[in-house]
Amino acid sequence: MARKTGSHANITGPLVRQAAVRLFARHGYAAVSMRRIAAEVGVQAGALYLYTPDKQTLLFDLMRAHLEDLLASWEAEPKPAGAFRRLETFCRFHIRYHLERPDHVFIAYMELRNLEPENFAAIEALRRRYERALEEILEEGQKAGLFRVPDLRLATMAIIAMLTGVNTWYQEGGRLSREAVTGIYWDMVRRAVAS
Amino acid sequence: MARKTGSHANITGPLVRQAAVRLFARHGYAAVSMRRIAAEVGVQAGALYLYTPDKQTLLFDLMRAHLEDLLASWEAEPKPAGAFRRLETFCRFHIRYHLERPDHVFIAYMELRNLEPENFAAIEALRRRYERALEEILEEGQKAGLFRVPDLRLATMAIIAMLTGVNTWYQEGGRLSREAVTGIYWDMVRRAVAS
DNA sequence: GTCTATATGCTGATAGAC
DNA sequence: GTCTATCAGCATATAGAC
Repeated sequence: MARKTGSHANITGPLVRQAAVRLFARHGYAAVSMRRIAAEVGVQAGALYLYTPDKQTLLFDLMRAHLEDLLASWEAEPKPAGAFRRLETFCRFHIRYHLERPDHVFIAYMELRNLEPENFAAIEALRRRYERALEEILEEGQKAGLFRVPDLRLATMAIIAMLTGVNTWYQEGGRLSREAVTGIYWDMVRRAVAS
Repeated sequence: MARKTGSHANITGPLVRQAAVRLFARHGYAAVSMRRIAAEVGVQAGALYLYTPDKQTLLFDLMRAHLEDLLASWEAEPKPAGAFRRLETFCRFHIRYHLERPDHVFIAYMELRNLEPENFAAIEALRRRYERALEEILEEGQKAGLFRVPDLRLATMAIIAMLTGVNTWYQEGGRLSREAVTGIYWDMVRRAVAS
């Protein structure tokens, strides 16, 4: 891990964030010291403060970057016509995106309580924007008479919790492929909302 | 908070566990010091070690007690005949039980990573027993031709994630009563598995 | 049963040399 | 850009008085 003195500004920054994500996800924000992050990167603790003003901002920036990337990725996703196809697109996107970034997802859910109030509000606002994307699909299907959803907000939260739950048990190389899992979950969601 | 010197063995123990649950849920195990728990109870930090050998055991005992109580409560629940009624009973029980103990539930999910390997294994075994209870209901309905569940394990995990998710957003005195929320969730679960 | 005092060590963050 | 050295504070856990 030891690193010689020298100029590495362009690579050390990303390495710091990478190490922080890994360690925060494994052990939790409060349990990880700046020294440990530094050791993982191969620098001394003091050097971290070239890349973040403090530990709290490091956490906040990780969470914000994750949610902004989630929103941008969803907005970049091709949107087919029809509520069923849109909902299927959302379900497949959500599972795929979340399974690809388990550490970021874990942090974004588990470390909310370690954010200072101002930072917490900013993260929650981003999350709400994402939830609203699903809610709009459900609303569209409802209006078209394709879905029967007694409460849009509840159905939104139920579906997101169900889909995100895959991250808690899915193991690469396990009994089922991502594609198989995604198909089964989409089937359950479809039946849960179809009229 | 100050407490006079004296004999309080029978009440201080429960107060310690109560304070620990509250603080661990709010701030996280790693972020809460023994001093802070002691202050909440109204004793000095050293006195806590009369009630737990160390902080790790305190966490483990809280989680184990929670899961054992969950299992015992489910086993004590009256079991109606028929897979649909049994599934409805499970859904209503799960939401009710979890909404009544949000702090315990939060800890049981969020602090797994702060358990030492041996303790982690014990907690996971208890959780699996609870999941198995739902899986057996789904299996029964599947065999009776009432449910159409492509994969028992996936459906189990999906339903539990969905139901537990209520805890993340439900607020007492909000737009919907517990009863209304439970009814809507049961409806979604029913439609997701019915054949 | 609870207190005070203390050991040993780690924490986040900064200052200044190179 | 990174290092070493350091500050002031808090951590868990224990010892011994009352």
